Amino acid sequence: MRAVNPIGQSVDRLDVRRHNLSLVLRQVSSAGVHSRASVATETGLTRATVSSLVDDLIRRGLVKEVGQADAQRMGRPATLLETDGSKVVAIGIEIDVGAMYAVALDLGGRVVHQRRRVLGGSTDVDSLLGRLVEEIRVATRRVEAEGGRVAGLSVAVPGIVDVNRGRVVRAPNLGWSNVPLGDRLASRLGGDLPIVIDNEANLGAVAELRTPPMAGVRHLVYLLAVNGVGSGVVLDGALFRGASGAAGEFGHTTMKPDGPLCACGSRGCWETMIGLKALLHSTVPDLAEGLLADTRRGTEQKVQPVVERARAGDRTALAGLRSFGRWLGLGLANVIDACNPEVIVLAGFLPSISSWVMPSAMKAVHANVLPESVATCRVVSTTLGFTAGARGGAMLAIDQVLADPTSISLL
Amino acid sequence: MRAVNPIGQSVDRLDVRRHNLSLVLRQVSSAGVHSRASVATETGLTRATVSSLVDDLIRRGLVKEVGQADAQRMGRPATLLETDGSKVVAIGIEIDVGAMYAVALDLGGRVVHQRRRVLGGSTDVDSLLGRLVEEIRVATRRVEAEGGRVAGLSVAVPGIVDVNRGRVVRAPNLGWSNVPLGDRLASRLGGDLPIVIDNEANLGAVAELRTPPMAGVRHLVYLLAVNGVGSGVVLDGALFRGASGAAGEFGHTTMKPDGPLCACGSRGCWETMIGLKALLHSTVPDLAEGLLADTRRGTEQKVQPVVERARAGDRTALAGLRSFGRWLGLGLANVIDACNPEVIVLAGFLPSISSWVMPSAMKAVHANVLPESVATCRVVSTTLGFTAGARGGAMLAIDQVLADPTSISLL
DNA sequence: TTAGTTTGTTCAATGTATAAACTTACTCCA
DNA sequence: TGGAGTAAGTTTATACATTGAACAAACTAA
Repeated sequence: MRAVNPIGQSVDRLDVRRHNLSLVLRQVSSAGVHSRASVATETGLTRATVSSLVDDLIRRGLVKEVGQADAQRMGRPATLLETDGSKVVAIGIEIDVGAMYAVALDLGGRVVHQRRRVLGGSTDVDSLLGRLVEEIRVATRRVEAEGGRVAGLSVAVPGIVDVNRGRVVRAPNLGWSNVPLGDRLASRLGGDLPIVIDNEANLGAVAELRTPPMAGVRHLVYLLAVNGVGSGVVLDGALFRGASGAAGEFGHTTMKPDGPLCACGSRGCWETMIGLKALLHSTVPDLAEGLLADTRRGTEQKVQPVVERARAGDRTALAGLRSFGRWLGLGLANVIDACNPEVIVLAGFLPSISSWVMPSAMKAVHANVLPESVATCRVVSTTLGFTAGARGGAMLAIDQVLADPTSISLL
Repeated sequence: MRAVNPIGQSVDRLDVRRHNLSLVLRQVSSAGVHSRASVATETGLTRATVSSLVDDLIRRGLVKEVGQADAQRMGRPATLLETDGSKVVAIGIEIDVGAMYAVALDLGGRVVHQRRRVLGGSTDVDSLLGRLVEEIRVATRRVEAEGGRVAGLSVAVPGIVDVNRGRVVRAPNLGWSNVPLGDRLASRLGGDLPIVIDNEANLGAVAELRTPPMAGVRHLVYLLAVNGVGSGVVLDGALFRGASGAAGEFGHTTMKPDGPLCACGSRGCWETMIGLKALLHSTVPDLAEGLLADTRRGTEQKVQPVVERARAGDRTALAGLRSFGRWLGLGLANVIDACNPEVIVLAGFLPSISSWVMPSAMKAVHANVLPESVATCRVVSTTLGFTAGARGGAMLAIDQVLADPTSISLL
C-alpha cells in the first residue's frame, strides 16, 4: 500500500493505454460474442484503436482469435475474440471447519480446476497451513500442466481479517487469533504471487454479485449463517469493509436489549436468534446439544434433522421455524433500512430451511421496513452453495489482472 | 444521467487533460500555500506540465497568482497560487420547518455570503418555493455584484429525496409528498444552472466530512435528530444513498420488536426511543404534549426546558436522560456494527443534551459493539449546527467544478 | 562578484487516440 | 459470373498531452 495523495494521482498517456487495455480485456472477457468491431462500438473506442489494443493483448497472451463469425448478413465476417483461457488463472481456496475447497478460474471466469477435500482432525494453524499449501500445489500443477500460469491466489477464512496485512485477526471456529496467514503462505510458497486473504462472507458476496442473475446489481448483502452469522456487503459495486474491516457485522447487532448472552459477550445479538444454536434449540430441543457437540458433522448435516421433522409435520419444529423466521425477518428489515440493497442473498443453512422460514420472515420484513426500500429489495437463496467463497476469491484475483493487463507479461 | 457501459468508459488525451486540470485545481484549492513547483511535487506531475495546466486554469478564471513567496531560503522565490475566489461560487440552501438558511461558497471553500431567515406560517410547496427563489436571487445578486458567477445550486430538504430526479419523495415535517422541486426551481429560475436536491442529513454528512478535524476520515455517519431521526452516511469518502436513496435509515431500524408504534407504521423503531417526542415524554412529562404541539418553537427551543431541568437537578429529567442515553448507545452500537465508521457525528438536539446522555450511551456502545469496531470509532457532536446542510450542498456543487474545470468556461 | 539553488518556461521527443482512406472478405442480385 | 453493397479490419497522417533536458529568471550566501 503506497501512500497516495488524498487529492489524487496524476495521469499520463501510459495510464490511458493501461486503462483502455483493461477496458478492452474486460469487454472481451464479459459474456457474449466479441470481435474487434463489436468491442469498438461497445466501448466507444475507434476500430483502429481497438485493433491496436487487441494486438497488444494477443501478444501478451491474454486474448486469442477463435475463428470467424458465421457470415449471415452482409459484409466481411468478424474475427471472433476470446480471453486466452489456457494462460492466466487465479486460484481461490476456502477454509472451513470440516473441509477445504479449491477452484481455479481463468480470465473468462471458466472453472479450470476444482477439488473438495474433507478435513478430519485439528484446525491448528500449522496443520491447516500445510494442507493449504498442498492444495495450492495440486491446483498449480494442474494449471501449469495445461500451459497456464497462476497469476493470483486467494484464501477465504471464516473470521475477521485485516485484508491490508493479510492477517486473520480472529477466527473462533478455527481457534485462530492473530495469524499472519498471508505472510506465512508467501514464505512457504516462495515467489511473489499476489495473495489475498479475506473473510468468506465478503468473498461469497463477490461471487454472488458476478452470478448471471445478478447482472446490473450494484448493492448486495450476502448473509451467511453457519455457526455464527456473518455477512458480506457490496455497495456501489465494491466490497465494503469499513474502517477496520468489521463492517456488516449484522450478526452482532442488538435485536433484544436484554436477550440471551451471545458468544461475543453482549446480549440479544441477532446471532442469538438466528444462529445454528438457536435454530436447533427451538426446533429439535431434544437433539440440539448432541448435534452442536458433534464435531464430525458439517453444518449441512446438523440441520438435516430439522428439515426431516419439518417435512414430517412435527409441531415443535414448525413452530420453532416460524419464530425463527420472524426474527430472521426483523433482522433483514434492519439490514434493508441500513443498506437499502437490491438483493439479499441467504447462504449457509438458511436455504435448506427457507421454505418454512421465509413466509414469516417476509411478513416481518414488510411490516418493519420503510416502503421506499422494500420495493427495491428482493431476498433470495444462494445458488453457489459452499463454493461461493473460493469462487469470489479467485474472481477478485482475476480482477487484478483485468484491471491492469500490463501487470502480467507473458511476452 | 446518460447510460454507461457497465464495464467502463474509454479514455483519450482530452480525458487526461481534464483529469490533470482537476487534480491541479483541487490541489490549489486545498489548505496550505501553493506554487507551481509545490503542486508539481505534490501531484507527481512535472513542473512543465503544471505550468501548462496552471496557465489554462488562469485563463479560465479559476486560479490566480497572488504575489511572491517570501524568499527565505535559497533559490528563486515561488509565485503563489490561489483559487480565484471572486469568480466561481456555489449556493447552498437548507429548508427547515421554522427557517431557511443560505450560504455561498467559493472554490476555496470560503464563505462569501450567508443569511438566515425565519419563516413563519405555512410550509406548503408554493409559498416555500417563492421564498426559496427569493433567497436564491438575493444570494445571486450579492455574488454577481462582486464579479462572481453562480456555478451551482443545492437545496437541503428534511425528507426522502430522489436525487437523480431532483424530486422530494416525502417530507413529513413540511407536509410535502412527491414534489418535483428540481424541475420547478429550474423553470422558475430559468437558465441551466445545475441544481442538486438532497436530504439534509446527507448534505450535513458531507459538510462534516470536509471540516478540518475530520481530515483523512473516509467513513462517517451523521446522525440528525430533529423531530424524527435521519442520517447521512459517507463510506469510502462518498455519500452512500443505496439502491433507492433510502440507505442509512437507522431511525427506523427495530430496536424493540413489540415496542411503541412509530410514525412510519411499524413498532419499536429507534426513533420511538430517541426522537424528540420520546425525549420530552421521558424527561419533562408535564410539558411534553404542549411543547410538541407548539409550532412556533424550533427544535432547539423545545429542548430548552429539558436542559434547564437537568441543570437544576430534576430527578425525572435526569433519569429520563440516562434512559435516553442507553437507547441512544444501543442504536449507535448497531450503527457501528453495520458501518464500522471512524466517526459518528451527533446533530440536531443531541449536542445540547450530550453531557447528560453520553455517559450512559457510551457505556451501552462499549457493551454491545465488537471490540474490533469500537476502537476505531469516535462519537462527537457537530460543530456546524444548523448550517451543515446548506454548507454541504454548496460543497457538492463546488465539487462539480473541481471535478471538471473544463465544464465552466469563463474564457 | 561569483557560485549555488530553486522557480518557472521553452522545445524537441514520445506515444496514444482519432479520422479518413484503404484493403479484405463476405452477401446479394442481375 | 461479376459488379454493387456492406461490414471488418488495417494503414496512414495528424493532433495533442506529458516528459525530460536545457535554459532563463530571481533570489541567497559568501
